[in-house]
Amino acid sequence: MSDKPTTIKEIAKLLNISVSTVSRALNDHSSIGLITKMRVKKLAQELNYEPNQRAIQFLQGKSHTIGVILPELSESFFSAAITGIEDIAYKRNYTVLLAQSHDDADREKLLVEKMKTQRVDGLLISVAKTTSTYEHFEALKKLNIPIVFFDRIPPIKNIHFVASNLETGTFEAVNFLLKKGHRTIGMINGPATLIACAERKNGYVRAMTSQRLKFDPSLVMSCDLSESGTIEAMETLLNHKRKPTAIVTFNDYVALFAMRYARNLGLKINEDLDFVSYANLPIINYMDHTPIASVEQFPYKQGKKAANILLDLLNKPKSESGAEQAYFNIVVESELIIGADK
Amino acid sequence: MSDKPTTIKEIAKLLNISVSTVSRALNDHSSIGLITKMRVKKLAQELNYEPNQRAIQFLQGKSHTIGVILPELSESFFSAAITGIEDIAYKRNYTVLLAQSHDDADREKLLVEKMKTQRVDGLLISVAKTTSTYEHFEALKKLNIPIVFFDRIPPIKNIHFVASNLETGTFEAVNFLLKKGHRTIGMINGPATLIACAERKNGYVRAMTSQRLKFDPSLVMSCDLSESGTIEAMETLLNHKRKPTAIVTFNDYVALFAMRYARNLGLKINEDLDFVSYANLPIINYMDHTPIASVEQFPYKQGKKAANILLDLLNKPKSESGAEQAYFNIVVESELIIGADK
DNA sequence: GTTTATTGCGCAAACGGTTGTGTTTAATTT
DNA sequence: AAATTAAACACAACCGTTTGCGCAATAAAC
Repeated sequence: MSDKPTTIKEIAKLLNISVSTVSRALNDHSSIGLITKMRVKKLAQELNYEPNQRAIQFLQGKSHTIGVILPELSESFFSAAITGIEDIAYKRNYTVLLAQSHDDADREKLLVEKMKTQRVDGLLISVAKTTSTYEHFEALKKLNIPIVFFDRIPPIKNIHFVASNLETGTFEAVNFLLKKGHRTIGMINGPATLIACAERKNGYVRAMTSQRLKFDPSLVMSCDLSESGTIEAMETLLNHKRKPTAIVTFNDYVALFAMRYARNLGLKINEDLDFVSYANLPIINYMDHTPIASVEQFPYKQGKKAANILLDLLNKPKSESGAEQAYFNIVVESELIIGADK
Repeated sequence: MSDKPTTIKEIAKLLNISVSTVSRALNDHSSIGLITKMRVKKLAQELNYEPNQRAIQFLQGKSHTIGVILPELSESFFSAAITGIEDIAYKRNYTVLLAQSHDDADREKLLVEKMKTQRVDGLLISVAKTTSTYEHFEALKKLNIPIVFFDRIPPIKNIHFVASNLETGTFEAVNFLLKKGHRTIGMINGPATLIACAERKNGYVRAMTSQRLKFDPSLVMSCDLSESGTIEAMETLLNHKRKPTAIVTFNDYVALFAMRYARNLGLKINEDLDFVSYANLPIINYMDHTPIASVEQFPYKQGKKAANILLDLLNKPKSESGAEQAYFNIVVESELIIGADK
């Protein structure tokens, strides 16, 4: 039938009234008579009129769209996060422009530029692992396009961000093991360069010392997160003079490698050796051998939180020119989930 | 510094020339003198001018944006698919508007409406499980907004779609088992309502008959895909007078349930009983007991394919009014991957 | 019966670009 | 020197919608 969408002009012409009247009638403006309103609305209905959002966005200088740049959607952490983001955006009548950096700093930079020329109202981003310069973010700031950083936070000042604190969850995890009677607890941590590793270690130390136990650094192994790296760490730990009876692993992948290795040695998982991990894999619940507990980072919740902050920023009354801007630095506490295995 | 983005008008005013000259200068139009071009470009650079895409989109009636509606990003099939879609869109300079239906038909309908008012140039969609009416798609068609359906195809005529054919992969899977010496092969299929189930069954039947083996319908179980349903199916199969030596499961979840059940009975996985499944879970590679082979559906590839088709449709010369429109019905053959376990 | 509100609607500008059609100036041709 | 032409730029319309302002008609007030 119709080729192009109906416009307000056509309605005006058909009714022999002006476009402004049609516009106001459709928006229930008080200065339009009831009869006219009715006529306009009836015709609009018949013609399947829908306002051209692009035109409105252009006119108002607002796109009602937020950009989201994530490293990799196939990582379940991020796909859970985008779901949270999208749910909030949908609820608050915003639209989501999605892009993935694939952990490539250059591509990320291009994507940020693109978001700028697309005139998104705000940006939500988890930066690529390789990103080391941050001027492209400054450009957005100058245009008053707010950015909320998310999970992977760049080391720059005066930014909004939402991140999880793994220290708390780790503390709970180690504490849980201690309460269960363990006294020698190993940890397979990640490469020292990651901030997240320090958080894990801090939680470990705090839990141990809070129980007046001495912290033994040789029980915390660093690991490149590969299977061979995990096995090495396991070998060291299991040959330790104080052989651990429980192990906290950096993530579910490491946990799987470690458990497999332990099983091959004839150890019974969660009998001879207890495992606690960090939740990245939804599938872990379906598996045969799972950690007895898991530190949950709530990516869905974090996504929702970040999106809400961004949308709040977009809708807050204009910051008075003199006033200091407040920055949202939200830390979502991680939490120990016991018996994640169904 | 600057509050609003630089516009072409400001440049014009600063240089005392008209906006049209600025526009043409920036676009290297032939009718603009070299000196003027240089002056304009230099100033544009200094002011960080970037054309307002929203304005251009509005003017040209094209948004250079495609809408993507998927049921659930946390399903790895879809997160892989969106990655393929996004990669192609990025490469071809399109932008992706993302939304999830959460398998809710009503929400999906609203999302389709929203895509329409947002004036996306085209739509890519995998319909919700509960979707049973299809008028909302017709509305887009009337506006010449092409739709490419993807993976979950609605039963309507004259549409473009990309889907995988599980018949092929299943044929290969069963054939593989037959070549391995198996003669009694069980299948735990899904609910009969799904088209995908028929494809699986057909592949199974074709493989058996192609080897001149009789097809025994009682070896193909229907199942609701839950753990208890899987167990029931396993009980029936293992108590069958012709006890299967290999089992093809509907998906990786069912495989996990089935393997767990078998192990609890003391059966050795892939020794006493071989398993073949369909790849949905990337994580399966990390696990201890995995199927010996897996039917891959290439969601990433499917996503790329679907996106390419949609963008081709958008960029093809206008269909002559008289000409019959051709519909893309692309079937991506599934494929058996042997030894998926690392 | 004139003035004053009130109601109902139209006019036109604006958002930021693109593009077809003048218009001016200078160079070239004859 | 007059006529033609090409080069370089300006003018203005346009995309669809909103919105401030003005204007007419009717009703109310005195």
